[in-house]
Amino acid sequence: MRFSFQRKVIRDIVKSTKTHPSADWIFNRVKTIIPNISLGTVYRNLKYLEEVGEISTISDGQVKRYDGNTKGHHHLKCKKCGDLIDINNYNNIVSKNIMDKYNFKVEEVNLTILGECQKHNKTNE
Amino acid sequence: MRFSFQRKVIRDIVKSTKTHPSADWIFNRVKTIIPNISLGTVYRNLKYLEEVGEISTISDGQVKRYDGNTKGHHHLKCKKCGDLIDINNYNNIVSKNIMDKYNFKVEEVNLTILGECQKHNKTNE
DNA sequence: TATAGTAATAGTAATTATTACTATTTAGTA
DNA sequence: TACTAAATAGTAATAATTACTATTACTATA
Repeated sequence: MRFSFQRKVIRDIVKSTKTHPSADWIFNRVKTIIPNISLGTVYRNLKYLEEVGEISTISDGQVKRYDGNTKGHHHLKCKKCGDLIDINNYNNIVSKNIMDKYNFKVEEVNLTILGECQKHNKTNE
Repeated sequence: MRFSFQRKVIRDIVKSTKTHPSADWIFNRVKTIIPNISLGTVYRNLKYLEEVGEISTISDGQVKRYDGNTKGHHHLKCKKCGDLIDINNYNNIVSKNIMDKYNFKVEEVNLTILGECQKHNKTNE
């Protein structure tokens, strides 16, 4: 596996944040380190890093988001601020029995729960 | 609520299929009934119908998909053919207790399970 | 029935995220 | 050090969706 400097920087940035960034956010971050990085390079490497399992992606509306945490986990998405919050230890929610009913080989579970996060949990609004 | 002929046709088409169609598929379907329908009209009405709760949307990769079934239900998505299969009676999977842990007001649960559907469940491949 | 006012439409242009293309550069190896 | 495949920068293309605008179609009321 070839590992260019660009690829390394992109990987490190995705790995070092829990904000589930978009490609554009990552692009701007990388630019502070490699000012003439190409947006295509960012996309190509994000796709590559996903393919080799270094990072994972979340399909959030029209925009793809990237996640350095590849361990099976799910998200709470706040309808007010758009934040994605990780929830772990939640892998048993999908029962094998139910899956058998549909004769469906489960490979990946994507659960997103929409609602409001604690930041908006005030009585005065 | 005004209900133009265009809006009615669009709604009926979404309501009468279980294929979770894209806007483009719907547009082509509507064209067989209203040949000079505008794509913008289709998008505007789909957005409107979602807002008033007549239909719901699924964010499937880059493309938005529409669903006439607004009752809480989830999907199995086949990685091979892209089909979305409905799964019902699966609403208790999200335990209120766990949600309390995150102080998060749950409004909507989106669960998508990726894998292979029964069509590819052959021994000779 | 005529009319005013609002909402919806067709058609087109703009936007946005992502991918494709290509000449050039780079990294890893013989 | 030289070779070769892979990666890059920069730009153009694509595709889904939204915005814009002049025109048309309802609806209610005088």
